[in-house]
Amino acid sequence: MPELPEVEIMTRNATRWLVGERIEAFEIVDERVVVEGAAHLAQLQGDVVRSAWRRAKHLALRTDSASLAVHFRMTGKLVLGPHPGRVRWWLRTESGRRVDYVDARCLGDLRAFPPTGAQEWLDGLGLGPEPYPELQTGTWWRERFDGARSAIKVALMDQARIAGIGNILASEILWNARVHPFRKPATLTDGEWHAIAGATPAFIDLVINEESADEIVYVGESRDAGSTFAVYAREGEQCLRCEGTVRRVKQSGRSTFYCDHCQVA
DNA sequence: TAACATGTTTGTCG
DNA sequence: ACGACAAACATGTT
Repeated sequence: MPELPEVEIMTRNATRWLVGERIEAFEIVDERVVVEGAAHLAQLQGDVVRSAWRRAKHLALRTDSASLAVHFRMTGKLVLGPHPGRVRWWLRTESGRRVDYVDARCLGDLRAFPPTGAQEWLDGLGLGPEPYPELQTGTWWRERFDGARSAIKVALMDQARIAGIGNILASEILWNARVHPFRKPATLTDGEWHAIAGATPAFIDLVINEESADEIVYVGESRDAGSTFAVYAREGEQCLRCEGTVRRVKQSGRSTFYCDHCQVA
């Protein structure tokens, strides 16, 4: 899926496309996506969409009589329809606009609740604080990783510590902060925490600016997708700021990319 | 062909 | 209790 920046873009799009609009039609095309509250979906028709918001990598919508929580997993996306393929559900507003949930692998899911249910469900997930848009201090970051014993790159992806950072962001943040992914959080200096604190919202902003569009393009979907990234999927290439080489290693089963020269071990 | 994929959950083994 | 890994989900790309 999308990580935090892509979900943020889709949330902004959903706000633009749907909030204040009345739902004229709604259809579940592939029932595998509905994992909770199918009965509430029958209430959507005729409702006005009242709000759209993001929490970590989840998108939530509230209407007059229901609320929805969308999770995109690996390949889900919300696009302006009608889309040519892999549409799992869609809705159309009174103004004639259609919004499609597209998901090639169909790993993503849709949950429906009464109007306050989506917020309550999100609150119960045990997600950590948002690293965006507010800039936090290095001390704040250090304290969030108190007691973390796994490598910093793995810990960054722990949604209970900081919400919304995925595999790409974790590698990119550490490259920006010049921190080696194998480092243990307890060994980071105050200067390194300060660098992570600054690099995180700055990089998220960069990705939002680069990728904002009606349809998100994921890495692997197009030739130039991924040009935003300094190390991700650049194994063997020269580092953009030094003579080092980008390496790829596995950490907790996920690929990590880093520069073998300027990211301090 | 086999490996791999911006995510999460579950089970297993240390 | 915690950490690391593999599998599972399902399908497309390299």
